[in-house]
Amino acid sequence: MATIKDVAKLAGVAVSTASYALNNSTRISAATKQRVEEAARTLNYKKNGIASDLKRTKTNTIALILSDLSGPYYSELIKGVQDVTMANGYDLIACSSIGGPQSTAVKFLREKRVDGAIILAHNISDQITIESAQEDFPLIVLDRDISNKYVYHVEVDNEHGGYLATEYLIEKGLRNIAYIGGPQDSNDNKKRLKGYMEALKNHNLTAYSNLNSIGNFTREGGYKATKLLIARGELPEGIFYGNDEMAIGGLQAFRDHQIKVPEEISVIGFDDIQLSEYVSPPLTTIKQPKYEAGALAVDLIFQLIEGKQINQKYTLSTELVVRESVRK
Amino acid sequence: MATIKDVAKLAGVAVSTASYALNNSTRISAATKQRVEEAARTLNYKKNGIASDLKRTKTNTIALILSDLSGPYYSELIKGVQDVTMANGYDLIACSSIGGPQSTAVKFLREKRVDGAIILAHNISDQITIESAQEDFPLIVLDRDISNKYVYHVEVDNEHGGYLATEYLIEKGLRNIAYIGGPQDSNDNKKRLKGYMEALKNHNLTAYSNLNSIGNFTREGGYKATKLLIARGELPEGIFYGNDEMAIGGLQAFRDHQIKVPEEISVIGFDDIQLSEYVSPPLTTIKQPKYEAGALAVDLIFQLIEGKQINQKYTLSTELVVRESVRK
DNA sequence: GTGAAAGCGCTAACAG
DNA sequence: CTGTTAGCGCTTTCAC
Repeated sequence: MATIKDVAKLAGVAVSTASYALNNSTRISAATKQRVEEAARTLNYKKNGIASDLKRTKTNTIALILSDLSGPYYSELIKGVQDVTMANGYDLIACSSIGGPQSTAVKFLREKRVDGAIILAHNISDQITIESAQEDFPLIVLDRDISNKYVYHVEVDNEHGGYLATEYLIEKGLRNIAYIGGPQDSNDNKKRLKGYMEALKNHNLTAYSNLNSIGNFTREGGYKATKLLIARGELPEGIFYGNDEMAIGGLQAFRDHQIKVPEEISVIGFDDIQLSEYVSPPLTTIKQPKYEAGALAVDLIFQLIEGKQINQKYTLSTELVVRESVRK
Repeated sequence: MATIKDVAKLAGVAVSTASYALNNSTRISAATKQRVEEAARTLNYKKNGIASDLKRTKTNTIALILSDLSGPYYSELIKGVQDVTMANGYDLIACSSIGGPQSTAVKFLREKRVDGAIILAHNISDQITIESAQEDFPLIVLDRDISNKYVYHVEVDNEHGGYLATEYLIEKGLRNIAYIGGPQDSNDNKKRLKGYMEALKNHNLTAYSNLNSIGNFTREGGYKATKLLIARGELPEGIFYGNDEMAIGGLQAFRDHQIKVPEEISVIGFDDIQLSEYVSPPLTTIKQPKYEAGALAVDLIFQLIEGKQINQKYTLSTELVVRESVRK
């Protein structure tokens, strides 16, 4: 592997000159620049980015921490992150937090290999997040509340979204409404549940039964939870699933049992993932402003890098998307 | 930012001792280790991974180069990559090649920031790939043929897949079969087209018309190409779309024109993406062994890292998945 | 316009 | 078991 030293030697210049030439400094004469470039080419020289980063104590890259690179996740959100990162001339890498403390994500968080990070991974513990946060290491979390001086927070108004979903079902005349929730430790889940409870309360209704944390936010979980509900023998009139994945699993369970949606039971989800438009019946759901959330998150990172003062927390609003899975 | 020097000083030991202690070397006494860890904690010390990598001239991470982090891409393939990478104790990062030569992907490829890379991004040019390939920098490409000593190749048998798709339509009694293709420069597209031509030839049929490179592998492209076909006024009996995304766009176009699939026209795709199962009608398609391809690609990287000799090219086979979009 | 040299933070060979 | 030290490859200050 040729280094800059080799290039300098071959070109007959000092290392510093070679460095300047390769980095397009104006102080180098055209002739020298050419000689250096020529030498680099013949040696097939590749700059060692790591050495460069070390020297400059800056990587020019942002990490996006995802719980699983193979998805499913919010592609719109990533697009937002990607667009704004690029617009600022920074690099973006995505890494997964599978494997917990041994994961790539934690390594990148802990070892200052990037200039900032956005966390969208429920399986990164609050503790690790807080430990990693530093004055010069901007950290934005998207899926939880953390109170720490150096951790900033962009959230979607999950509580209001949960309220909207539930209220829509109530508006349609449904009275007996269940909530099938995600993981107990999920902040999103808690907020959505809270919105649900609030809406019921405002309409003098009571919660259907305790399925708050049974669905695990997965399609499989939604399927099983719904099966359980069906097995109990007393279906509610409507179900608010904590996310679309679970709702889609639920739809599958109803299909298995020839229970018609929305004729016999109404279903509403949360997220508005891409699939929701394509399932049968198309899923009525609560849409999150995902692109905006991603874009805002990176934008905040850059503001922090520039030393600006920003709020600790930003909240974006949700919106009802009416399709076919709720009785009209 | 505290460095290992600060930790050593506070703990009253030499830097090397601190380093050994922090890296769990057995040669350090328990007492010392504890003192060092204590010091690290109070100083909130974070190892600088970049310095460490530089010293060790090894990053312990593999890059997966994608054309766009926000997808759509093959989640199964990524899972394969992810699983095998983790199993080998390596880290995995994903980066996008959006932005061409300025992209993060190219930077990582060029600047030896990772120990190896898997390329699944049509917008990375062959030239860049070849330039980046080195004896000590394993590079696996998944979506193209490149002949270079240091570039290895895992491919799916696209040609045979194209053949299978076309033959299935022929088997069902269809004679007039169109191919709606992806980008002209896509190797996958070329191969699928070739399989299509081959099947037609073997059955003494002729190609329908020239739509080979009109669809761009996007849903939008498939939609537009299909609209064009409909506008021409003489529909074929069956269409083989170069990928599922385009086929789904096509389905949409037929729906817009109240043309029934598969009663009036048969549609077959390629890839077997997740959505294909959920569209209406569910899409008959050619399934790629995506997980295996991803897993194999990383496995090859590790073999190369270990200095083993491997083949230049590996080909995996495809399979027909029968659903509802082809007349039976 | 070019060169010498310091040093980013860490690891690991070597000496003790 | 612990310390001294060289150096990974690069950028950048300072001197010429």
